[in-house]
Amino acid sequence: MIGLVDCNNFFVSCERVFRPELRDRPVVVLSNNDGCAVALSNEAKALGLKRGDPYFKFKAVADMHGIAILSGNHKLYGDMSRRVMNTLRWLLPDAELEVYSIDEAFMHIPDKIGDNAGYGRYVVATVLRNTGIPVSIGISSTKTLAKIAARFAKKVNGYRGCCVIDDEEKRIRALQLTEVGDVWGIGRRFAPKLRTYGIPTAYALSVLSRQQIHTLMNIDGERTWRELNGEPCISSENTSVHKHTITSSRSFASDISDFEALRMAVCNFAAITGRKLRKEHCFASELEVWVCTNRFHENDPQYYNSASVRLGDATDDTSAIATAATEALRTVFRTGFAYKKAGLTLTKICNSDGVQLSLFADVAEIGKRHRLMRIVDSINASSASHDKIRIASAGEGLGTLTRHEHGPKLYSTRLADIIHVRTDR
DNA sequence: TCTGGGGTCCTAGGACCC
DNA sequence: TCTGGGGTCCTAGGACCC
Repeated sequence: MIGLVDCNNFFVSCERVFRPELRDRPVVVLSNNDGCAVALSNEAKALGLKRGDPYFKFKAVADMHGIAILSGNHKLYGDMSRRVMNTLRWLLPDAELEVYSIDEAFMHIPDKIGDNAGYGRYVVATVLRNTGIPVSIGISSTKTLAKIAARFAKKVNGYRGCCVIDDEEKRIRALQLTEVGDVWGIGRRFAPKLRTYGIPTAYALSVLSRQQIHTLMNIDGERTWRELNGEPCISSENTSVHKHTITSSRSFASDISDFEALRMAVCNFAAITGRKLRKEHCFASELEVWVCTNRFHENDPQYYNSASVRLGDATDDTSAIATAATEALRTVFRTGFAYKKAGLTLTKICNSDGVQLSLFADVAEIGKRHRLMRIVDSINASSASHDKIRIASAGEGLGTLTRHEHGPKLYSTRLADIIHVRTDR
């Protein structure tokens, strides 16, 4: 059987571990630049707020109901995620744990466990005790069905955090109660189309013939259909394979029209993507830089453009990335536009041990730069913002360009932010 | 005034080959 | 006037996920 462990309202739950006064209160965590709601507590959802809502549109409602508003604190969330995953590994040492996202993991539960529901509740209780994070678990024969089970585990209190779909009757009932758009793999584009074809539920989808599935959907759709019918066909992704792209991008607090300011942003993206690349022990041989104006300001002149640049030799050197990115930026930059967003994507990524250098590459210099980057990384690893040592072209960092008014604290990774326990009463 | 960021996979169509 | 058949590879765009 496959168990899907899903952290409840994950970012909000992370904050609540260190700020107990936020429990039982509506809480919203905002995206970068304090733009949108990305995580909501159940209390905030009950007030009608949804993931993706722009903050400026619900600010009045938030003030009226005393909703706690927090800027994202992703270093904390990453650390809490690691704690949850370690607990799951400890619970099931023999089985492979498939970490699917920051707040989700698939567990392959051995047959010898027997009582799946009892085991699931034990997992829920242990993760809560070890980390303070509430989780739900869905257990079934395929990943797609486990996802559906996990939704019920989260929504229906009677399940006490664990729902098991392990016979035909339960499977059919669960599919009948699940809207087609809530099925893993059926997105916002496809769900309306299926509904117009008279397929409103997961069950209606599951009873179509293979022929009908082929007419309506592509190969992904067929896989979803087979999984709903109990045939496992979403294999574990091979986590040893490195990333194919690495991106860093930002929206800016206010529009940027000046080349030098954009260049500073792009050089910060270079530093961020370079750091991620080195963490993966990879090199990149191409990058793309893109810029765009504010698409919501329909009356302003709109502009979007991107440019790719080959990096001479595959590299993981922040300076080389920044130089190439600046060159790319020069080709896309046009004066007279107010830029709202920009980004940098590294592509053509390969493992560092598989790098093919050009014939006349200066190997000694490359080795020197590599060691320098290692040292920079090790120093920056100890600083909260990762940028104690910067390339000069990155200026003062991205902090001056983006907005975070509901400031984060690094309760678990910065000494100064460790919470104080009062002993005077 | 204010609207996020980072990924993966699939497919259609073009370029190119013999 | 007539204008093949069968491949591969690459890329942009779309759909999906968190």
